[in-house]
Amino acid sequence: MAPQTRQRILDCALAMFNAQGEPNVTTNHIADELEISPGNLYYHFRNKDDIIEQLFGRYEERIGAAMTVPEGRLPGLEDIWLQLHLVFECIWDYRFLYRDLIDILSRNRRLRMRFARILKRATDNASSVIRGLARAGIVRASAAEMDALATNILVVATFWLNFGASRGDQDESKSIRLGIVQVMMLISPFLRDAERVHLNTLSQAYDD
Amino acid sequence: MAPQTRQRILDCALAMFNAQGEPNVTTNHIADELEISPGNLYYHFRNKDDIIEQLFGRYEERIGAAMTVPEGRLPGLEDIWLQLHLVFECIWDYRFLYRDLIDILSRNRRLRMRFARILKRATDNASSVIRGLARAGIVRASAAEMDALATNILVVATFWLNFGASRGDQDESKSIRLGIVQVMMLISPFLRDAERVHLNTLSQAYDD
DNA sequence: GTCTATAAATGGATAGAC
DNA sequence: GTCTATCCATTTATAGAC
Repeated sequence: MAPQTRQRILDCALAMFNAQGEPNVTTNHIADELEISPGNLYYHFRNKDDIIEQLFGRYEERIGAAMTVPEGRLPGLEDIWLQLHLVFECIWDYRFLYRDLIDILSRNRRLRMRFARILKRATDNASSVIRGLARAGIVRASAAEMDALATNILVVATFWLNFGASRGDQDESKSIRLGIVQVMMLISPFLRDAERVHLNTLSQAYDD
Repeated sequence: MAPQTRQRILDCALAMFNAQGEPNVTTNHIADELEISPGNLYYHFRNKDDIIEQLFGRYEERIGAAMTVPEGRLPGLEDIWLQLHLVFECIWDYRFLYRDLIDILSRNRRLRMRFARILKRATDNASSVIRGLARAGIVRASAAEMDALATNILVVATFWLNFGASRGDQDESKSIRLGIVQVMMLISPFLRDAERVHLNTLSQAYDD
């Protein structure tokens, strides 16, 4: 009953971090919740930061998988919807990281570099998809606008959950869908009329 | 030499919170820095949260002053530039609040409500200015797009500094200007051609 | 691998003298 | 108003038995 103790600790830590916020969860809380001793927890992990780093590794792999540009063809709007779903669901599953992002990164140089790398890759990925949409004739924008758009997509995606929390949103179950729509509405004004009208209609349906 | 001790504590706390992050500054650190005793600090403030609440009061007043719609005339783009400068400079001066926003709000119900109220007012203010620009014929957008735009302006303004930090931006002195441009670029695609081209040119000048 | 016990350090906060 | 002294609670982390 416990060769998987290491994994149970990680799973429990993730759940508690997400529920209560990483700064409010101590190693003792995690041990208590799992009904194991603090000593046992420290047998498996050097310290709290070690646990966070392992969870970050999982996150890194998952978000990396969500960043792909269609191969051998131009992207369409449906590709964007799908990709946003993957990204937002990953962010949701590791939301503790985003909740206290700056504080967590400030304590760990390695994580700081790894997260910066992810943001860079994500921005490049967004840029690439946007240029694909432009080549497909679906969007029309200047180079400066496409750069700004890619960055703004990243800002909104990264901090949407925090925005919802700071504005006092009650229904957390809606936040992913609302976030996706919010990002799509960043793209809306650059679309051809047909897609633009369609999206505006859709956005109201997604809102309910 | 100290009827203004209370103010000195607030000033020092603000500077240290901004420099090191609120979670990393204790009441003892503040007392040390001011070369007063912890007991003295606790004579002036009930606890650390009390200090934060007072600083929040200052912030609230300042950000409130930045939210005004021009009276008796329609707004132009210059009004937006000015207002964004006021808002971003206020955010910069109280950046500790934004750095650990969710954690700070989670610990204090009153602050949570007050910040939600500010965000609400700011979004209404943005909406109102955007509708003014539409009435002036400067922007063209659907109702859904104007709502989404107002929200996205708030998201980007609120979390721009955090985005810069998480992506590893080195030169903090540029962050305000870059943030303002980034918000303007949210508006860009809705502008008439003349203003839109002008803004795209400007955005490169601001970038240097 | 896991537990008990506990050290060591920190942070928040107060009592009481001056 | 300010200081000294100190307490209490929490948190991280380790030693050593089982």
